[in-house]
Amino acid sequence: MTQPRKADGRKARGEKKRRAIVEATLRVIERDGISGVTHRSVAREAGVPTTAPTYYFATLDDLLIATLLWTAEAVCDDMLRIVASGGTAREIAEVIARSVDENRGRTLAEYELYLLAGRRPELRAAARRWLDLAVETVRPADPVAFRALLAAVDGLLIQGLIADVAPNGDELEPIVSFLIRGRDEFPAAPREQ
Amino acid sequence: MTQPRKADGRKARGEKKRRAIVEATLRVIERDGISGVTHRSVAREAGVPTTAPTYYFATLDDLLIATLLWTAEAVCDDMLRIVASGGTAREIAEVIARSVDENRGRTLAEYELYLLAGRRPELRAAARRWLDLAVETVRPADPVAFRALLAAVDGLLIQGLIADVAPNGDELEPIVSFLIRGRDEFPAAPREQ
DNA sequence: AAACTTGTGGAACAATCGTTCAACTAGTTT
DNA sequence: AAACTAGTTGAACGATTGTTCCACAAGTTT
Repeated sequence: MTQPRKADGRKARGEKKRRAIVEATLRVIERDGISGVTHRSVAREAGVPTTAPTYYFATLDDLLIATLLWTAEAVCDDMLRIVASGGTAREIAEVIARSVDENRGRTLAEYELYLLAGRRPELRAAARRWLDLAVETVRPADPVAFRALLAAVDGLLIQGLIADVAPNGDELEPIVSFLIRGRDEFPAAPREQ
Repeated sequence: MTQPRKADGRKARGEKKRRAIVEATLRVIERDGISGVTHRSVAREAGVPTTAPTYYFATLDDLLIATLLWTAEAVCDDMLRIVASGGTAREIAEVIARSVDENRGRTLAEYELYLLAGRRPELRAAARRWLDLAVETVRPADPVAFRALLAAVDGLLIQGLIADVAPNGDELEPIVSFLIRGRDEFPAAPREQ
């Protein structure tokens, strides 16, 4: 047979380990920031030998890039879920509140990677994928208002990260409501004419 | 005499050098990011011996903290100047456009320090001083709308940093206008009753 | 001028870093 | 089973790091 005898062959395990290393990297960034990412710290976090990250990623930079790409995907998934479930002001406010409280570390990591994209042109498309995806998915009737909303979400998140006490959904909801302007969900676009 | 003989005495020069080191640190962050900040890189940039930064700042961390505090002050000054000069949508849009184009490096540095504050509670007050100052200065009639504006400014800046081509004032102005809602300047607060 | 404080800067320390290397195991193909 | 390939690992490399130390120069006070 040319098929692998074991379902969990060499290749599959390799791919799994690769992802485990990326996940460990994200955890390190959540805990210590990008500056805390070293081959050794990632290896320790992932429970693999020191040389494993080097084996799977040519350089430390490649590892960070892979982590950003993976994180960007996750952000897009989250965003799509919000839109799919209606995208009311209340919901958006709650997501922001959770992002700066329970998921604070994760959000900090996301923004550190976001800024990394500011210095690496090849990462920018991935970093702003959620923005493009939001526009494509919602097809807003008022693009200007929608862009204002997307910008404000970023601002509320980053400002929430440096607040003494994280804002809760009740405080955030009026602001989001103001941005959605009377409607209680994303303004849907007119169908293609 | 107990007065120093020279106007430019030891203490004055020390203070000057201290500030030169902080300024050099900011330049390093603009160029290479926070991860590029080392005693040696800062010393090289400032044109002082390797041990000078250590002499003036107990630790590398202290140096970063001093740099953030200094930068935060500069941001506040900029913000006050915008408000003083009217704060029209056009003006705000232009400032954002310049921040992500000519002053791109500086803006990147500011946000890296911003995020640093997310991990250091003692820095948060300084990092969000411009926000508090904006509210105090403008005394907005509609606080919710104003907070939305401030959040959107942050978002437009950070999104501008990861754009393939930096947005210009013409593209940004409609968004800022939308946030100011018909008025062409910050809504002034009613005088104290 | 003597005593002091502050600033200056080279040498050197241990620690940690990214990365390379070579030996090795385990899975896959022929 | 022999040949091959992908994955695994510890040891070790040179480079760089933050920081300390100490001898000394400059400025200030008594």
